[in-house]
Amino acid sequence: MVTEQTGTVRTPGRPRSEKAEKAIIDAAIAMIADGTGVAELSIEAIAARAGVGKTTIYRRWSNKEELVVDALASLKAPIPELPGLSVRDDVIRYLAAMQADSHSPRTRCIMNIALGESDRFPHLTERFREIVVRPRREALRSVIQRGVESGELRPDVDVEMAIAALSGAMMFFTKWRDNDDELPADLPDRIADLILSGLRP
Amino acid sequence: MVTEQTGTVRTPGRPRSEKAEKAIIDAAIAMIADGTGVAELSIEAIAARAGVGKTTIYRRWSNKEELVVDALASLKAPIPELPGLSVRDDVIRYLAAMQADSHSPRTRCIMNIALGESDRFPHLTERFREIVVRPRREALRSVIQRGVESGELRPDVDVEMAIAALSGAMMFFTKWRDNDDELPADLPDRIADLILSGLRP
Amino acid sequence: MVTEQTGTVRTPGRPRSEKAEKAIIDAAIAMIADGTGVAELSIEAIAARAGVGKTTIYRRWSNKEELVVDALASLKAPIPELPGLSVRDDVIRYLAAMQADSHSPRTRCIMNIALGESDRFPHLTERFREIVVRPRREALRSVIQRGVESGELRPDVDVEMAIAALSGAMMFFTKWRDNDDELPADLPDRIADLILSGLRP
Amino acid sequence: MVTEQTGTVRTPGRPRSEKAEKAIIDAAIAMIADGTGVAELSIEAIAARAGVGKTTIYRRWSNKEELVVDALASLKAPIPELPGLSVRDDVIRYLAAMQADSHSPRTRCIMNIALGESDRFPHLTERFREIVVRPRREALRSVIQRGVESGELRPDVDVEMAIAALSGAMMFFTKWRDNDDELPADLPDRIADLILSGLRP
DNA sequence: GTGTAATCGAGACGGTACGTCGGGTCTTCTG
DNA sequence: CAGAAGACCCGACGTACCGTCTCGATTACAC
Repeated sequence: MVTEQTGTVRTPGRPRSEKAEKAIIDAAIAMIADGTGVAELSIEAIAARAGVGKTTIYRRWSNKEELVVDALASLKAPIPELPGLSVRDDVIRYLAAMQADSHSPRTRCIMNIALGESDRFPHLTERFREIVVRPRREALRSVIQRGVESGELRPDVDVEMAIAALSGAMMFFTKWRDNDDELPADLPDRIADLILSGLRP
Repeated sequence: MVTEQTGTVRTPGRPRSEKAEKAIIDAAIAMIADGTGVAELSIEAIAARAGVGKTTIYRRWSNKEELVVDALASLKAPIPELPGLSVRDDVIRYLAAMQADSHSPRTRCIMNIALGESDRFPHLTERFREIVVRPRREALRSVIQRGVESGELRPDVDVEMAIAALSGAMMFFTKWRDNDDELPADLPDRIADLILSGLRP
Repeated sequence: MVTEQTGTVRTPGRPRSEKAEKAIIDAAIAMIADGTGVAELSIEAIAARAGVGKTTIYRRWSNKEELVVDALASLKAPIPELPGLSVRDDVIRYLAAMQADSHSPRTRCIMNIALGESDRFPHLTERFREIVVRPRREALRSVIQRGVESGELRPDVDVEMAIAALSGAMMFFTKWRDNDDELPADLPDRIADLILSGLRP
Repeated sequence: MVTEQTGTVRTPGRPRSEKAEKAIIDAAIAMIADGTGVAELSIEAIAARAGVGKTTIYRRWSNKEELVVDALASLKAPIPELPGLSVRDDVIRYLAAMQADSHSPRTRCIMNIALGESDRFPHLTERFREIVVRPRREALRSVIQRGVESGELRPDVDVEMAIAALSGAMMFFTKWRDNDDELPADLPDRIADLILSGLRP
């Protein structure tokens, strides 16, 4: 008869409070979403907002970066459904969602954090890539691949390049347009048309 | 008797030292290039490194952002010569230069700063757009326009889209590729081929 | 049949560990003797040194003062034997012992604690009086009283004053002499001579 | 012609604010007088009460002890006038003043601080000796010496012993009497009578 | 035996104060 | 007047203990 089945031995002492952990992450996210830059984001303020002692934060994360990384990780970036009627339709839906996203203050803040501190806080960018970039790239990849299989696109399409061109074009506009330019309403259509015209049989 | 002949009236008192100004800018650039994030970039450290009092900095710039903006402005981003043999050749040269640039730590730092603090320091992004982005966009635009005029590209090419697709694709790779992926050596060629294939008559 | 004969009813549950109690007291005394002030004396450090959880301390003493009081109580202050050959001889023996005591670091620490925190920790001074001061005063009182009875001292001697003058003079020297003064070797003799000269018939 | 007469060269930069210094000392004294123990006396609280940044305190004193030392130094302990009618009269006046002093909460606090932390903070006791003890000892010494010169006391009086016995006896009572004992109203008289009886010709 | 119940160690909890760093402002003297 | 030097108040940093609170494990007696 066996009384102990697991190999992991429980650590002695009071276990860490999951509630506190959640409160900290929530407070951090809330403050990021409120537009606080990662530099302004003070541990002291997070602790106060979470109703938690500073020690409780430092016990878990040894610096601001690691906390922000974990806070970011808890954010699920919704990816639009792509019904697969046609490659063009799916791509336009995808790009439109990206464009909409870029207006949300939360997304902007997260992107800024992920991008801006990338050299000092490499984990951060890395994590952002995993959580935000990769799933979206996969979604777009499957759209293109489906197009190749259905014959809608040429069989020799350079898939990675296509993904980069589509995503990059949209990013270029949302990030680097001149301020006084209005983003044209049919931006996703125009990007899709330009890129896809080179991919059709 | 006249001691002041120019229309600009000289302010009384000791004139501001150009040497100090240069020393400040140089120190700021050096620290940015050393990998100091814009948040870590302390005025106190710049003053010390430049051998200058803090007052001398605050007399010229009212906060960190404005100083960084001016420091950035002093950096000339070299744009490659585009000899005009063919659109494809010029585009590849341009993209290769972008790619090379993205490896230089200085460029990386500047880009990070320009991107990352964009919401908190909007002037910064604005300035970066003027100094770095716009001239490059113009260079690329003229390449494409030349291609249209020479008949190498279709007359109805969506020029802005083409620029965005080309630049964005390259940026997408340099910024968002997975760490373990190697950037393929023929990246500029492949981007150019994919995009241009949709633009030819 | 009776299993419990005493009036004190045993409490249910696991009894408190005498070993732990002793370890705590010992650790506290050791740290006091090591020169740790009562303010620096951290409960956490005592617990660690005693190999005991903090709870085990707080279960017994509700704060630092009470623990120190009990630690003090466990120290027996040795009083010299006073053989009673003459009042002068006994008084000198007594004063010499006091003087010797005042050099021991342990005594110094205890006295400092007992004196220094007396307003904040009144129990402490009270306890110190009981354990250290009173027995010594009694010893000295009996010496003087013996002298009165034997006719060596005047019958109308103000006993309390005599005790105070003898003890106080010695304390004054050990505590308030200027640093550069050396304590004269015959201090006890000189104190005894001065005070006793006023008490003889 | 000379414009600078002193040898001390002024240090560059903004001079330290005497106002701030005073405010800090005042706040510290006020808090000590309010009964705050030296352990409870937090730098943060002093800074707040003085309306001063913590840095401004740490710039002047590197730790709590040094600040308290200087705060103590600013307190003048008033010594009673001793008119010199007779040694007995002066001594009684002096002792009565000591006794009265010992009731004032401020004096009690200062004494506790000066005594209690004497091993950890030796500067403190040293300073206390200089400022409080020595002037009083000198006052008492001159009384006794006057008595010797006027023939009121024996010419071979051990002056230091006499000082110690008088001061020590009073201290012994005010510090070490049992709580329930009342201090007799004629304490100074009785001490003076006992000690002086041994000093008269 | 098997509860029942208080103890044990360990250590996490919300706090307070520590001493340090840098921000942006100010105040002084020197050029 | 501008310059350097550096003090000013402020606020966040990361650390050390406080006294309290959970944990699982232990240890005694009562049933």
